[in-house]
Amino acid sequence: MTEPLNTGLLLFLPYRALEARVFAGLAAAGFDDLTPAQARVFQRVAPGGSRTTALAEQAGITKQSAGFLVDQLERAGYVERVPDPADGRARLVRVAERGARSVEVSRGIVAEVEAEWEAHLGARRMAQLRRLLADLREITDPWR
Amino acid sequence: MTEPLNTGLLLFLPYRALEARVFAGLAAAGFDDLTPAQARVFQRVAPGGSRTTALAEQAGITKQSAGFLVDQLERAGYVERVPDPADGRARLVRVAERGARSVEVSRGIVAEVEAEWEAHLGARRMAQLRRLLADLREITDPWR
DNA sequence: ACGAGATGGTAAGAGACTCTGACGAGATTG
DNA sequence: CAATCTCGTCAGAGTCTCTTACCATCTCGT
Repeated sequence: MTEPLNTGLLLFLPYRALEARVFAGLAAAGFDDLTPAQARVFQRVAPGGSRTTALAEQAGITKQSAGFLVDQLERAGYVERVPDPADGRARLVRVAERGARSVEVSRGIVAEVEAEWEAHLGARRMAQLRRLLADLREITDPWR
Repeated sequence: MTEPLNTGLLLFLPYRALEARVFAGLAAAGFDDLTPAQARVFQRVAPGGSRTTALAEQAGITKQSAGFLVDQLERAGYVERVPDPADGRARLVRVAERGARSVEVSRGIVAEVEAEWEAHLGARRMAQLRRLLADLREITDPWR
C-alpha cells in the first residue's frame, strides 16, 4: 500500500474531498449535528424507506451499529421509523422532514463540486469518468 | 447525497472493495492485528520516514490520534521511531521489518485486484481511469 | 398445521478511535 | 534574547463499532 499511487488511494482522495465539502456546507446551513458515521447511514436510506439491516449491509457495519446510528438520526429529526406493513418484525427507516431539507442542501453542494471537477477535466472526460466508475461498480458493489 | 448515484459514491464503492480485499489478504497472511485506522496511517509512511504531524494531516486526523495509532503500529512491529536529525523535537516514523513484509503482501493483493479491474474494463479504459483520477487529484489533494 | 431454522431487531458490555484543551521542549524570527 | 511557532505528549471525554446473547416474527419442509 505504500507505492507512490495505487488506484485505491486515487479513488479515495476525491471521495474524501467531496465528503469534506458536503460536511462543511451542511454545517454552515445549520445541519451541524450530523456526524460522518450518521451521514454514511443516512445517505443510504431509500426513497420508500429502508430496513435497518439493509442499511447496515450497505454501509458495511453491523446491524447493532446501524441501529445505534438510526436512533441518533431519529432523535435529531433526520429520519423516522414506521412499521413495515410487509413484515411484523421489521420497521422501515424513512427520511423525515428535516432530513429531506438536508438532502436538498447536500445535493446542491455535490452539484457544485461536480461542476468544479467538470471544469477541471472537461465535460467529455467527466462523463468518461462517471461511465468508467459505473462500469467498475458492476464488480465492486455487492448490492447490484 | 441521496440521489441514485452521485460521483462520490461511485468513487467510494471500488475503494472500499479494494480495501476489503487487502485486509482479508493481510489477515490471511498473518497480519491479522492491523486495524483499518492503523492501516490508513501506516499507508502514508514515506520511504525515508514521516513525522507524526505529517501523517496526521495526510490521514485527515489530529496529531493526537496519529500518535496513538503510531504507538500501536510500533508495538506491533510495523514501524519504528527514530530521532529526526533535522529537528530535535521531532521523531521520524519509519517502516520496520514486519511492516515491510506486510507492504509486500498488500502490494501483491492490490496488483491482483487491479488486474481484475483491468480485465473487466480493458487495458485502454483502465489506463484512462487512472489518468482521469490522477488529474482529479490535482484539485482534490491538498498535499501535492 | 406445526416445528425447525432463518431473519429483523434490540440489549449489554467492551474495545477502538477520535476529539478538545493544555502543556513541555525545541526551533525560528526579529 | 524574547516572542512566537511547531512537534509531540498527556489527560479526559465522547463517538463509533464490535461480540455475544436474546426475543419476536417469518419462511419452509413435512
